[in-house]
Amino acid sequence: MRKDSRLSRVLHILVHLQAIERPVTSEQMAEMISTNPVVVRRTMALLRKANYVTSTKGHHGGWKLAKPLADITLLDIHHALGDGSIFTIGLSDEHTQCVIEQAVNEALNDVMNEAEALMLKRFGQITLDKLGADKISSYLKEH
Amino acid sequence: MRKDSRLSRVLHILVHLQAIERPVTSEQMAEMISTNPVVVRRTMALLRKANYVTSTKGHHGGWKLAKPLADITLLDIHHALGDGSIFTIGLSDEHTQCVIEQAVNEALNDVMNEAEALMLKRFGQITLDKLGADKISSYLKEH
DNA sequence: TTATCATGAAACTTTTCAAGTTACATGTAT
DNA sequence: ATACATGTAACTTGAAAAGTTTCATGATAA
Repeated sequence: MRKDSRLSRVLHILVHLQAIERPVTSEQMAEMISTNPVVVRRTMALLRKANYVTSTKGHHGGWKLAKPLADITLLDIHHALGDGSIFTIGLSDEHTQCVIEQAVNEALNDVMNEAEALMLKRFGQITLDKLGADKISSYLKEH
Repeated sequence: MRKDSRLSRVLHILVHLQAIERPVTSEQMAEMISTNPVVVRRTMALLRKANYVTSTKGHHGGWKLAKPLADITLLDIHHALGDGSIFTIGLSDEHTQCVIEQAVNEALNDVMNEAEALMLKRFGQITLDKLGADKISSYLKEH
């Protein structure tokens, strides 16, 4: 099953964005995550729609943060990418009238909902400026 | 991304298995979950390997539980199906030497590990005989 | 022993969606 | 005008479960 690495990749980009401060092009971001500019624009467009970044065309154009990383949580970005299911586990739905299927799915659903709630809660507690702030600040001093 | 519905489907089958008590063929199980016998055998073979079911060939052959449902947890079955990742969220690994990527992935990994641990803990607390026992027992009385 | 039933398993095709790609239109600064 | 950068549509690719086809193997029944 193919993984959705958009969250990881776009967070990587956003932290770089703040470090650089100038507008960054899709081309440059594509290099950061080893892909091509169209893939970057597709994902960044979702963040723009949610007002976390802005984009400008033409010379010296590119992408900028619309607000400080301290004002954005992992949950915000997760939501901006669309609230797809986070689990690879799916429920069967061939016999929705079967009480056994209902019972099985209810049990699985309860557990998955609890795990997802915990995960989203943690995401909501982490602002992007906290992402390895220690490591990164010491790294940036050297460059 | 295609969901993995093997857990849901095989639990459905196991509860039916105990209710029926006689050996059940792959053909019959396939009808229970609206698929074909080969798909069933493929998944059931994993459970046999872990000694939760047995299979016999020939006339009156089929599949039987190797132990009571009360002795099997959701976690047992989850493990038997192979410990694949339960999350659709993947981590980028294009620049493992980049401190920003490291920091992002570490944060995501911490949260996912915590959520997975909770999920597996809950799975370990649920034995298969508890799957909707109330609903199912009242249903079986009527049939 | 022969026919039938059932599993075992190899070798495919299909499905799904993020990811990747190609191509071109639109807008902006020099 | 020209070069640069985004915007977007329309496609192809990749990976893993699911589905399918086919045949071998073993066990029961007649």
